Amino acid sequence: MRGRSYSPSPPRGYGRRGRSPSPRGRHSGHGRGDGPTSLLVRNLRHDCRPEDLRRPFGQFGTVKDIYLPRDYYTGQPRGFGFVQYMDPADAAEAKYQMDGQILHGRELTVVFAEENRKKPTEMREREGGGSRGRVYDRRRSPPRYSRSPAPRYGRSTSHSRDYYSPPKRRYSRSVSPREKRYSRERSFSHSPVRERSPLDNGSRSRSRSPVRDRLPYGSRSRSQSPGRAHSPVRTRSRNRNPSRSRSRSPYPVDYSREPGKDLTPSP
DNA sequence: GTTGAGCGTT
Repeated sequence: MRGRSYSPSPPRGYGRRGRSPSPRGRHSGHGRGDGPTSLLVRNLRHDCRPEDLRRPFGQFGTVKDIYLPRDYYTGQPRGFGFVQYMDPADAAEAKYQMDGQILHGRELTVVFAEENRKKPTEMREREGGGSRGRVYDRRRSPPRYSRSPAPRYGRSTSHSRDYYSPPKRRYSRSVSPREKRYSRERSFSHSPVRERSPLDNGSRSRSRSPVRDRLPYGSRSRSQSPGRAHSPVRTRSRNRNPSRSRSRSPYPVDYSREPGKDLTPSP
């Protein structure tokens, strides 16, 4: 059936559908009032990667950034992505040209992005304490999602290194590795939301955050201060007093020590 | 220094 489906003009009109009355209202981020540089690409394949978009989209200009958001919990791609250009003209061109194009067998829908990217903090409210979060009365029943913040493979959190590093090499000259000290690779676990809400009363309330305080993985950075991370932790130091652990034993060993305490707590 | 849980996903 497919072969001559000459869609002269794809069903356009998604961009302005009651969403934003003023198309050129304010695309903050450029201060110059010119058009937006970010495009929202919809209908992406769930297997699509930023790299796949860069080629077709790079034809119209220099692509500044590409990002494909995914679900925080499941880690599944959401089926859309953002392509940001350096020049708004390129973005417009790309939108016009790429809108309706078929990538990987899917018709792409390209529209201008609102550039209203959400911050992690905001995102949290969306499911952690926002209007919708209310539904998840933590004492009622936990959400279906796995408490794990998506099985991040350890990459793509490093910003411009693993997640998608455009060959942004300066043709100035090979920067000597010595010249610039490598930024310490702080592989921060990126624990989402570590701030506590004032409503929580300071009482350790970790139930709010999607990830438990318990580390699902290596569990190496437990609670030790970063300063003494290398300090020889004597974990088993607690074992030096065996009799202490017996205090919970059915037999009151302390009977000799605490005569005043009977083992029969009369209710 | 910006933000990688970025809006419009089946």
